[in-house]
Amino acid sequence: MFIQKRKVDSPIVRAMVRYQVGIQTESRIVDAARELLAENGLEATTLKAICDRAGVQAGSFYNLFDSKEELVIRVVRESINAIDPDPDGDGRDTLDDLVEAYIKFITEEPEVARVYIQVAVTGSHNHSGAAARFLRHHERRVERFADAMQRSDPDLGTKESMVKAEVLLGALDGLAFRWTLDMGFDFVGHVREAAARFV
Amino acid sequence: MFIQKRKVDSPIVRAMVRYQVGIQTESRIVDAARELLAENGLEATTLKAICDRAGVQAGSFYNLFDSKEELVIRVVRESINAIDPDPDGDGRDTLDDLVEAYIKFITEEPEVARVYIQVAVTGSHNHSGAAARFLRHHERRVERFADAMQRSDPDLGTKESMVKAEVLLGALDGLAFRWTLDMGFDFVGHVREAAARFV
DNA sequence: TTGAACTTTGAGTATACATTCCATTTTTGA
DNA sequence: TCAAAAATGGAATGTATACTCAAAGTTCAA
Repeated sequence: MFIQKRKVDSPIVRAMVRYQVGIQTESRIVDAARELLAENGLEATTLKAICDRAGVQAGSFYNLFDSKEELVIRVVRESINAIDPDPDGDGRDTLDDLVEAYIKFITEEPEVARVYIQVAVTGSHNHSGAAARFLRHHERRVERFADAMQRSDPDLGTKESMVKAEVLLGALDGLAFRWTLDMGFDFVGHVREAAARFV
Repeated sequence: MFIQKRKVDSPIVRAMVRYQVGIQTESRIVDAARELLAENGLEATTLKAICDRAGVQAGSFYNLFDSKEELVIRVVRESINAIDPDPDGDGRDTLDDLVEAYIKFITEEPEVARVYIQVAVTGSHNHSGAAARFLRHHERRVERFADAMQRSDPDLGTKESMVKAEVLLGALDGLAFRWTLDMGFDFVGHVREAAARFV
């Protein structure tokens, strides 16, 4: 028997021995990407821009990440998860909590929301699996919404609650998209109006 | 007084003297773009692909269009308008007609719908005005929906009907986006469920 | 202290793309 | 038939991008 230190040299399987300095570099890169995406959107967040802000050269980036897209997806997912009202899924969040969290995400990080849409829509052709990942996230969210609905109305069937949740989330997504088209749109007011139809 | 034959040589103001052959070339290019967008989406619809299919060279393209984006926007708008249940706006379409037309557009031209989202979302940064154009189109559609709602329920105020229409259209857009993420999703069923909440 | 594994550098590669240019050809009305 | 205007071919341009690689530097456990 022997201890295998390194199997392949793909970054994905790394993590046999991580040096501190590499871990720090990784988080500087992630931070840089998060900032740039929030400030200027996807177009402006080039590899060069990310590396410049992180104070790193392209080679270092590719020592730590497989691709730029991998990083972007990671940042978007982290942003989405960061505003979850009940990260542990204890089943104590109300529909209202969930809707407010959604509003918070969209209004506080509109650029990230836009990036989310861009990556999801372009990614489906891109066989990159980005769409699949976002889909899984969406499905978890639908379950959360459906559970909250059932908790407040125990007579509601599982199936019906799922359908209701899909429609409500559809409305929220659509209104968010609407808002990205025209920031003058009263996003919050319309979201509350939509939510009111599902209590 | 004199007859002005040509003001500027921008393609936009052309059309003082159009040769037949140029008109034909133009529509071959538009057809090629429409087909390619429907078949393979935006990514695959390069200028070269368009010109190849139209049997034309790049120079001819730019003799007729200012940019590739102009053409893409034109094709998308034409596709959207093509399925309008009441193009003249006679005010005779019911909410149901409008919803069915929406379903038809999304299910029959899913790639074009995806392109619509892509152009709208990326275009807002792009100062290209694509977002503004789509916004105007969206607003007209909201009015249509609101009018139909008022027709079937005369007690409904104008303001309320507009809000309801925005929310319903938001739901339709969101569900369409959801469907592009996963074509196994029961888009039509959920749209009908959404519409049922607004009768 | 040593040295193998890890990290960084930064110039270099690959390449895909929209757009321009202009000489040549075709159309059109007079 | 003629000349002006429009259309065409297609090579060339310019630019922006993600990504690679070999060599040099750094870390850290033994």
